[in-house]
Amino acid sequence: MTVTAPSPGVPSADDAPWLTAEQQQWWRAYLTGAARLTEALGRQLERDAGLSLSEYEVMVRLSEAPDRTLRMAELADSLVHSRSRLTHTVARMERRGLVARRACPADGRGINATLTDAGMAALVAAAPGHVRAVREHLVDRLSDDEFRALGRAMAAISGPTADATASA
Amino acid sequence: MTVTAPSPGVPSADDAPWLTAEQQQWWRAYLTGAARLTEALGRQLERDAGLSLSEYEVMVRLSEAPDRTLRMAELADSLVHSRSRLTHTVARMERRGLVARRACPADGRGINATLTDAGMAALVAAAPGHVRAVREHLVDRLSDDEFRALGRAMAAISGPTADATASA
DNA sequence: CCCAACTAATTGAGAGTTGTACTACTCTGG
DNA sequence: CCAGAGTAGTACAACTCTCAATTAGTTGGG
Repeated sequence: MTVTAPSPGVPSADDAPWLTAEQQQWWRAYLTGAARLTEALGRQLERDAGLSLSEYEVMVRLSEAPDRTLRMAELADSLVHSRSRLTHTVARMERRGLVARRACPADGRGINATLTDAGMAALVAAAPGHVRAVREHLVDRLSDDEFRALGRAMAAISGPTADATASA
Repeated sequence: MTVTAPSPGVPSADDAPWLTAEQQQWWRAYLTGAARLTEALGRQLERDAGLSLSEYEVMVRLSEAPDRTLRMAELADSLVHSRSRLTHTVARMERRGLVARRACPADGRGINATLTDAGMAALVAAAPGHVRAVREHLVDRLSDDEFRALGRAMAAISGPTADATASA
């Protein structure tokens, strides 16, 4: 979403010059590509497995954790989701029996979310279709080098959160 | 969102083998990076300009169109949004005076959305901050080559929609 | 021991998004 | 010129996400 130069002729701020024509082109390619990819993967998962992307991601993270269990806060951070959002998502999933919540023994305030056997089964069932979609829409469309470059660039972006409001 | 191998030891489907360890790493970098970027840009726009990313994008597209006007369907397609979603977004924006809708003279079924002067002013006001954020979170974190590679890869992804259900 | 300050997670209300069904209009062929 | 097929946009309802307020638990100083 979003582009940059609102229209030809509009002056830019001194500390925020418009992107160059090339840069704009890449940026827009990113926006469109990301939108389509999310669209396509979400649709596939929803259709074939009845899961949203968020739910799938929750399950993957839990499946990789020791005891298939993580603290809610850890899970939220690793997914880049708000606490509130995760609470709602997990609550929905718990109603469907995909995950279970239990008080954390170490810290009375904490809650552990665990992937149930049913949840694990659902994940195992959903994964092949999802992988197929990731290949179809992403991996197979790129050379190894391109894919590597994409990964590297995106890793650079997710680096230090740097939530400084401005240049402060 | 989403990763790929649900857990070590789970067998993959013949036609959808798990990604290699490296591929998984890139894919995950993509997911996290994309989530953070969207997060950061959306927050900045909301805070500084009172606009959502979707709204900003609508305004950019309109600002670039002849007469600052586009058919609803064209707009929806170019944004990769559902018709329904666009209708709601534009309705909200119309209430705030950012856009106007008018019957399309050429085709009685169609509706033209036009960016109003107020909308244009809002876009011009919002753009510098947005560009600054795009630079801070994306452009400045990448070398020119990296950014170019990112753009190229994403362009390849957004190519032919190829909405074939499988390999069909 | 108790209170204040802090952290973890949840809750509820409100806004946004989506799918489905429906209306209005256009176009083609009889 | 009218019927039927097709297209564009909207309305409603169900669901998801965000923000602000709330509950529960921990920690450290007096």
